[in-house]
Amino acid sequence: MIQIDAESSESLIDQLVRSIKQAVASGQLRPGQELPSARQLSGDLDIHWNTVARAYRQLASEGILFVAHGRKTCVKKGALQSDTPRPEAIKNIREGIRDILTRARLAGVDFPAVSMLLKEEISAWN
Amino acid sequence: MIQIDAESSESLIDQLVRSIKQAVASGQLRPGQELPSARQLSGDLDIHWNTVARAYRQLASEGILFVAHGRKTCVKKGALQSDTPRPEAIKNIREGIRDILTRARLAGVDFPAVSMLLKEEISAWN
DNA sequence: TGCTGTTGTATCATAGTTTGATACAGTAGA
DNA sequence: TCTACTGTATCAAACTATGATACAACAGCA
Repeated sequence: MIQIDAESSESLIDQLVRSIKQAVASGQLRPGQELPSARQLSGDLDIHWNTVARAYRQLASEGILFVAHGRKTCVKKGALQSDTPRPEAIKNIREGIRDILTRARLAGVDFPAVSMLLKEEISAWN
Repeated sequence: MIQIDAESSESLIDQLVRSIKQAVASGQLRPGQELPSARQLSGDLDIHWNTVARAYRQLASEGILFVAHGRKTCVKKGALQSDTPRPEAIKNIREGIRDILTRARLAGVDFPAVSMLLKEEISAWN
């Protein structure tokens, strides 16, 4: 479920953070659910457990995980109930969309195709 | 047109690459058109000119710019005619979309809203 | 043809970041 | 209270990004 690519130029921590966020957002990990301990997960992924611990801490600072000394880490209750979509979030998403349109155009993928991909991903999500 | 944010956690080179790609994809920079020299642009952006030169080289390696020793850098002809959308490009775009959906869900933005933002950005583009 | 100013290239040094190693400390359960 | 498990803190090494600076190719003009 949580995967990383040792060849990627993206840092290990960033990959972990992204991957776990995706698991939470998609419902593979639910609020309250425990995650494997940093040492356990690091063994599966073949990286240092401290790196996993750091990713957990970053996710805690973003309000996604609950992390506490000596206890198991779990998905924070309310990780998904961001009551008020902040204008900043919208701006952030817009930038992501612009980036995708850029990549699409440079790769010769037209915009209707991008719309279709979005529809597909949305239905795959649910 | 080409902008960077000194506060961003994204590296200067990555910001430059992204910004220039966007300018090319959106038609603000057209195939054949000359770019400012690395030293010129670096002056405007208040960074070291070597950093700009490195971004130019990276974009050349991606087939977007034409860069040659002693000559002015310009947008490569054919930067936009990627004849065959490679399956890899589609996969890349899918990943970008998944990332956006993740961010949206965690921020409390629902998927119809994301679709609408995409439509808006597409029409803003043309 | 050769000079001059402009452009990118190459390489080294420094600062900052990421990753790993390892000692520490809190918690839960027997 | 002991033990095995959890995350935390901190230091060191490897890597990366940025800047400094010397170099070399091209273009234009005399």
